[in-house]
Amino acid sequence: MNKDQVAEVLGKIAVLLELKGENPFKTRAYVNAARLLETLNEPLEKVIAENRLPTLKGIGEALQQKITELMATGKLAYYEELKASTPPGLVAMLDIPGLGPKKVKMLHDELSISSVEQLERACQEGTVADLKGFGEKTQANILAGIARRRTYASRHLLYDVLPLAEGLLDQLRQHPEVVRCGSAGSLRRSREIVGDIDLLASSRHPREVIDDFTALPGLLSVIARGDTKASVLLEGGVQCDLRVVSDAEFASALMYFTGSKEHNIVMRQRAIERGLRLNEYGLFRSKEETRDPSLRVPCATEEEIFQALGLHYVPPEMREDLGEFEVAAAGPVPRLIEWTDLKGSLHNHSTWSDGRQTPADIARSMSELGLAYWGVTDHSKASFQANGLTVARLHEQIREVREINDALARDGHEFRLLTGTEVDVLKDGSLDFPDEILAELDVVIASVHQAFKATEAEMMERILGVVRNPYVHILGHLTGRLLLEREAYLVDQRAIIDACAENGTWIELNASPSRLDMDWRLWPYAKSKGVKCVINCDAHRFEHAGYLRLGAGMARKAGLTRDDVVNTWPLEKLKQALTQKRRRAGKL
DNA sequence: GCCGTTTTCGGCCCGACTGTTTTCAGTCG
Repeated sequence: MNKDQVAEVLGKIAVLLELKGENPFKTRAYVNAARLLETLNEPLEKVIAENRLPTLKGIGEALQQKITELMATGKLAYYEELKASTPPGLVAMLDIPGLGPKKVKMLHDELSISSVEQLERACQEGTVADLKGFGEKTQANILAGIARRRTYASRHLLYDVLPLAEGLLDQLRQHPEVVRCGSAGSLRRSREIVGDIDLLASSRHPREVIDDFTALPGLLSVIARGDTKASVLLEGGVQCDLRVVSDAEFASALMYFTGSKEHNIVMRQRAIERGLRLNEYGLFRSKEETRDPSLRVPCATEEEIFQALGLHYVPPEMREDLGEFEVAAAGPVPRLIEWTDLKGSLHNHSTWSDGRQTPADIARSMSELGLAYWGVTDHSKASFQANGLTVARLHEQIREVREINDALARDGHEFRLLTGTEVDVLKDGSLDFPDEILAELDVVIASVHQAFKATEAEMMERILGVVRNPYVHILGHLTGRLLLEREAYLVDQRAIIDACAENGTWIELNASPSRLDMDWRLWPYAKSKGVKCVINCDAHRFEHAGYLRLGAGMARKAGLTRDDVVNTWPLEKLKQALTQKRRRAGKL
């Protein structure tokens, strides 16, 4: 077992303990331990072998024993017993809004319900409403929850909901009673997948804002409406929550609703240590619950709240309790990359393979966007379904791109296309093009597009081979995942990062909305090893240039700065860096 | 289940909302 699998088991134990009605703090200990392992930047085997498990904060004797057993045997008797004593359908029932562990346990104990299907039937028959603590309304809500879950996904790609949020914010900004407004929640943190849209506004008349918000055209339905809060269902089944607070409360409310939950817990802890109390209404000089204005520590912005708690400002993307507190306590957080720092994308397609525009059209539109360069890196012949190029066609394409660049130069344009390929990594680990032609190209990306089902050992052998190839500059979409669609293939990402560090190979942050691969969680490790990032659109049409913004959001989550990302560099510096790898291997 | 210059026991972030109850448990973010 690797550490991610151990973390998964610990997480499942936490859910099962919840269902059993165990002490919630015990449950949290398992959740915390799972999280800790996920974020561990070294092999768990090594930590155990060097007897350093006890030094990890949050891992006590009981968890040490369980983690060690899992690593040694791949199994855990405690977990097996727990699992055997809990019907698997109960876990699925927790997904229904309004149902938590206590209610699920009650349904199981009193009505012998152990699946969503049985629950639906019992609600239709009306037996659930008779249970103590339940009622007609709860029963109806459960049915509605089951129906909604069946019709709509509860998780959405960030890229799909961003325009919805922008549209609503535009409406709010125009409202005469709105002072400030903005997005919060996972959207503001730039999480690759979001459950709903959280919006926040400040106003002296919240009720009016709420009333007008819930009357906006195009809403599928209004789920809930109170004086300061409303939930609505948007097109496509995306839920949007709006909260309206007074302007004095805006900064603390924005911080609170931006989260993450884990980040907020640490912030409140810091407040307590300073004899203060932090909640969505403000920062107060009190240990007791209060909203007394005379006790309020005046904070008009989030910056001031961080400052009051002994921290420098933490950009919202980094608020995941994944190391941001150490950084912000020690000094100012370095200026993170902005999407406007990016000067072009190195991995893109044209009509030569499966893209929609010709290289000439691409050059025109990308230069109009103000970019400095753009890689034309079509598929290689093994990607037959994508009209991959043969060696002969690639030679033709190189000529065409060079002619376009010559014309750009004659007309005094600074923009340039880069010749290149996204060459397939074949099943046996070789590349789909011979080294001779790769050597002619400005930029070479190697990606896996086939034989996804390989074992981890096979996959690692394939990928490590291309990482060492002196002609490969960039490793494309490292895990092949498609968010909400397809799992990553089996790879040890940290081992690949190590190999990239040794060989001077860059790793792509593929900014296509359903890829965002390599994952932002791995980039701090890559950065610590000196591995450079390339934020690529993998564009197949003009509009995909907009993915640069999405990619930059992920890089910000990882704490990357301009200099960590090579396509922020000007063309000459980039070209020098591209030739450096080949020079290093004695190939130039 | 973890943790400790107030603690080896008694804490563990905080508040709103909902629907069920007549003062609150459960759920949610």
